Amino acid sequence: MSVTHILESIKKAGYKITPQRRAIVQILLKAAKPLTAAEISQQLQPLFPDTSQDTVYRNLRLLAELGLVAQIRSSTAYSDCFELLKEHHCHLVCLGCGNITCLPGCPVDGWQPPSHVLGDFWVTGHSFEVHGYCSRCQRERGEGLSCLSFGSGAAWVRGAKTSLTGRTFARPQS
Amino acid sequence: MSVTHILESIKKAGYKITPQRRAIVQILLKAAKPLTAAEISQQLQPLFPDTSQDTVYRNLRLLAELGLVAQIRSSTAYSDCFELLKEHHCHLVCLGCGNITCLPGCPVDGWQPPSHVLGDFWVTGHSFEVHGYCSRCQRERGEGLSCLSFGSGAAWVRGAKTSLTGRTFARPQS
DNA sequence: CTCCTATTTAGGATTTTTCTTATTTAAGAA
DNA sequence: TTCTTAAATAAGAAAAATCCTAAATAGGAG
Repeated sequence: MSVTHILESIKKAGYKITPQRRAIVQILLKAAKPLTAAEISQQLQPLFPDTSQDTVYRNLRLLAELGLVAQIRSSTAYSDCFELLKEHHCHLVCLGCGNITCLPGCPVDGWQPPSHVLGDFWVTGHSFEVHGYCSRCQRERGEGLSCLSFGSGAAWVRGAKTSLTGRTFARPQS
Repeated sequence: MSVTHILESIKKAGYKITPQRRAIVQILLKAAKPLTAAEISQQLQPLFPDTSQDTVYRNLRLLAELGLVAQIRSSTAYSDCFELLKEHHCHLVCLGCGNITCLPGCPVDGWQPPSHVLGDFWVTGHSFEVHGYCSRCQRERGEGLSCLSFGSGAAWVRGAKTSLTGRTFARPQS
């Protein structure tokens, strides 16, 4: 996927190609990992010193609406991340440091909810993110780990530290 | 799951039971759908008029860390939603109005990424959200619908309207 | 090339969420 | 009960994301 290819899609959808827009696409294209809006702004700075934050967000939103970029919202990281959607895949999100890693493929690609609960809802896509702790955060946050598999939601580590107080805590009894 | 049960979990993890905390749990427990922080604040108002916004967010974060509530971040809705995690399930998120519906169960419960990409990463959970348009937004945003299945990310509707300009747009050619 | 118009932009205001600090409070120990 | 201390709170400041308005510009039409 090239810059020209992406800009063509934008143009075909009836949107204009501005220098700022082109630059944002280029930054996303050459990025090796999902970027935050702040990181994109930073890379944009030398080229367009007067770019408003809204321009970055607006363009990212447009690209997301066009299905060209994915927006990854981590529950722990403060900022969202954006990446070009070359092909659909899911992500590993570290609850400790907020770092995001791409996984190859997606186990729920094409899955649809049962029709009796879906009703008239028209499914256009989904997001699937795997949460946990990277090896560094495991070392830094606790020692005697005991995985509590809640299926989803943040889980628990015996002896790990909360992000709230930094205090060491024990796994709650159910 | 009762209020007492939940408060016991919090206490066992070493946290204190405050009137505000108890009230927030009660509000979440009797809610029929995921609530925003603002909605919880609103319901808290008559009981504790001086509650700071941070108290609501802090308690929701704690409950999320304890695996007791799920935080749902819609890419379109401005605010996050929170709900008690009675049992793990996924959600339908409308890209038009941001409305969230709970689905029964989850098709990827227990799924783990292949070990060669997982490495030392310790998986504690995941989030899976299905995106699309509810029947009302389908009516309001466009007529001649043509689903473009990108697998994930926002998809496209011929003749629908962007959330950016309200302008009617055409599906981009790939 | 010039004109026209809807789109895009910059800038600042607003909303949502988080952070910081000093004060208050829950809950165990004496 | 009173004491002690870590945790929780309120209040205001800060950061992240969005909204609003007027001015600038892309890109098609003439």
